[in-house]
Amino acid sequence: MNKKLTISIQDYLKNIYELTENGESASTNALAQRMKISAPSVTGMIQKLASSKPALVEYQKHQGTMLTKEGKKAALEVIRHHRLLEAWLVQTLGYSWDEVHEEAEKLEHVISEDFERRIAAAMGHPTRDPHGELIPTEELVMPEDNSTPLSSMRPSQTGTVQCVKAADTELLRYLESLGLIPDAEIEVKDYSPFDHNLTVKVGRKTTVLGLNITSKIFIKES
Amino acid sequence: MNKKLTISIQDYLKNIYELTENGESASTNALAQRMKISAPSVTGMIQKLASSKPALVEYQKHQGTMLTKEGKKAALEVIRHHRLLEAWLVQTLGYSWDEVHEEAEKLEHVISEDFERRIAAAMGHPTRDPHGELIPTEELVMPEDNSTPLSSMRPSQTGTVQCVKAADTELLRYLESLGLIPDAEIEVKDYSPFDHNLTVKVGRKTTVLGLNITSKIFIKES
DNA sequence: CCTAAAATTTAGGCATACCTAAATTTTATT
DNA sequence: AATAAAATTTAGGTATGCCTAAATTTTAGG
Repeated sequence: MNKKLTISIQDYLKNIYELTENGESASTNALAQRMKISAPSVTGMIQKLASSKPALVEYQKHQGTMLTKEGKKAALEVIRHHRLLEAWLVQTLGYSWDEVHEEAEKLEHVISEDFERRIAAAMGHPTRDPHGELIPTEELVMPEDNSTPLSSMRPSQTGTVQCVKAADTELLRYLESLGLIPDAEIEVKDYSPFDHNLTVKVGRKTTVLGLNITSKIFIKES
Repeated sequence: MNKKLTISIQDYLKNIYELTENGESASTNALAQRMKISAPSVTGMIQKLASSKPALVEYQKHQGTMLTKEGKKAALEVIRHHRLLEAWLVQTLGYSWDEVHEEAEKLEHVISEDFERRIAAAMGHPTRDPHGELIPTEELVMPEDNSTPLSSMRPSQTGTVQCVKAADTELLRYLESLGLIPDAEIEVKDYSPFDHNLTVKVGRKTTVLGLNITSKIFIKES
């Protein structure tokens, strides 16, 4: 029943998963932009994925796409690979959290299930990757996420950084220099309603962060 | 100057390297058989590799193919990746020597130079992989090999196993069960000229080995 | 509610890398 | 040296996955 999926298809599924995590369907354009390919290419592939057996996505013309149960499993497999690899590259080869993404992006498509099991076991079956993102279980279930985007927090609220959803090297280095890494304790000091800037105390430093940053940092409130 | 080579091209170059190690050019059929693809496919690709800039192979119709200096470098890069990966999978993830080949075969094409450097350093820059095969240096030079095929040894000659040139899981398991692994000490006890069988003492066991095995085991004579 | 802009899809093409069938060249045998 | 066999190449075709240009559908503003 499980055919081998091409690298390209794995990439589509992963990106559709990430775009539809909020519950809304993924638009052709959004996918095209995210994957840096043309919109017609996306339309073509989505039609193919929708008409394959078993169908990997649901699709109605002009109405975006969602993963089927099958598609979601395949996407979670790729995401599990990616996040395990990131954790493992950091733990065993000394990569820093801003360097791992690209390498994991290539390896995720070619490792065997055996390899996946071995690195998971070697690390003691971690639940989060170096950015704090949840790793789908071996049964391909994504654990519940109970964090709040920093952008939705307001003065006097406190918590610890759970996860940073970013792949951009520069941004990650900047955040690290601020101490904004998983497990860091933070307190929101000020909110400025017009530009959505938040003044946040991280450890003993205090920084002002714009929405493009605060929307990518997820906090476990305390 | 260095274009990125496709996985397919990397595979051709690696296989041409291995077929031409003896100094003779690689025939279309030999390549096709080794790579499990049709002869016309090989002809097509070789013509492409010969007319690319820089040319990666030398080729005259009906006369087989050899790597150019450029092609050889690219082949050694892939082989270095493969052998480092094998060593590393065995050392850090507990793979056995008969399991690593397939995994390395896929990973060799996608790892970065950074990854290559990191695993080499993590292992202390090994010179041989788990089968005892030489690992090309970082400068992409294949070290000198001073071993003799076991098949060319005769009674009373002794030495230590340096390398086993085989990828077949079953064969490798069998050889391991006989103790025929790198560094094993051996002594040739008997030679039977008609079937080319060799009687070999390995440790305290003695075994009779056929040519299809003895031609794949390489010995450092003592 | 109607039209312009934006989003999406259709149409037609290209590169890669494989295939089979047929033609050609090389080689090996008598 | 002729010819049969083997090796190789040419010819023509397929699937994947991308592209641009043009057509169509949806959406949003006046």
